[in-house]
Amino acid sequence: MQESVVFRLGVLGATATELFAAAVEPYGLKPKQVGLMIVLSAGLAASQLDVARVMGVAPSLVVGFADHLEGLGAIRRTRDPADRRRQLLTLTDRGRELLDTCSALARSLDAEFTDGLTPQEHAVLAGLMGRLAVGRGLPAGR
Amino acid sequence: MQESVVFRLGVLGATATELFAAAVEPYGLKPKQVGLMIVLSAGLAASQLDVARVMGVAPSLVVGFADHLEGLGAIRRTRDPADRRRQLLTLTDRGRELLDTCSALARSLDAEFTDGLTPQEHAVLAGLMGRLAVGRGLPAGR
DNA sequence: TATTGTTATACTCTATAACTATA
DNA sequence: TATAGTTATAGAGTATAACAATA
Repeated sequence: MQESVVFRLGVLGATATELFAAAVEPYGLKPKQVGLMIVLSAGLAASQLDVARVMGVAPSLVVGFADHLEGLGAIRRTRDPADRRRQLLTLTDRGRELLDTCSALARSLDAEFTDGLTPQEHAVLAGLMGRLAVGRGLPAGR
Repeated sequence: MQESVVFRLGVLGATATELFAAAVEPYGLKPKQVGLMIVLSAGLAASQLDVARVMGVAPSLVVGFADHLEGLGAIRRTRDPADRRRQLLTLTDRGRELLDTCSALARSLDAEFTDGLTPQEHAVLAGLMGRLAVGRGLPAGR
């Protein structure tokens, strides 16, 4: 039972998110807010509603994330001139900078987390998880 | 960034827990309650405080889990005769039965989750995640 | 009328602190 | 006094429903 992939993903995932949250907290960020920046950076969504759909969260939740990221200067909100109901979110230079910092933190956490694995094993693990993510239609989100 | 093991574990883990929660819900169980049964089954803890330590949750949270599992007839609470403050939790026959059912559900979810992987890849993934869990001192929990 | 974003509200999960009973 | 369990309370995080602006 403990050997179940699904069960272990749940336990390890909770630990991983905890570590990641602690790492980005000094930058005023929560994991899901980083997820939003990733979605923008990858060009997976433009409007807030699109972001909500891609991340699999309620649209009302995106409002708060966008408010916060805007406050950090990480994103800009602009009304879509073609449809003035839509708020188009774009990453600012500061946002890209923050995202780079988060990437570096993630790399560092990865090294710590996969401490007992060889570089080859680490690569295999990353590859297999990437395929699971694709299979689930999961681009990012947390 | 999306390729980070820690980040992907977070995203995949949340999805996995969601699936597992939906699978055990018809049996009146939440993932953490299953985790408690696993801890007992594996002999990792006896008293409620031990369970809380092993699972990494607050002792007050275990009270509710134990109440619920007792209500389902899955565990028994007995006062430790040597120290009457301690509640010793033990799995009943019904508890073992429920845990077996959860194991079957997990196996089925695993098959679905690792659909795109060969049996060999599935085994490699399970092995690597097992080593990550050991490295983190994670026996169970969810 | 329908849709986007927002606000108000409520629900779930969890932790901290106060309490009890035993030690 | 200290510890195991319990209860009361509070804080995250999230969703649903009502609302405003625009289509």
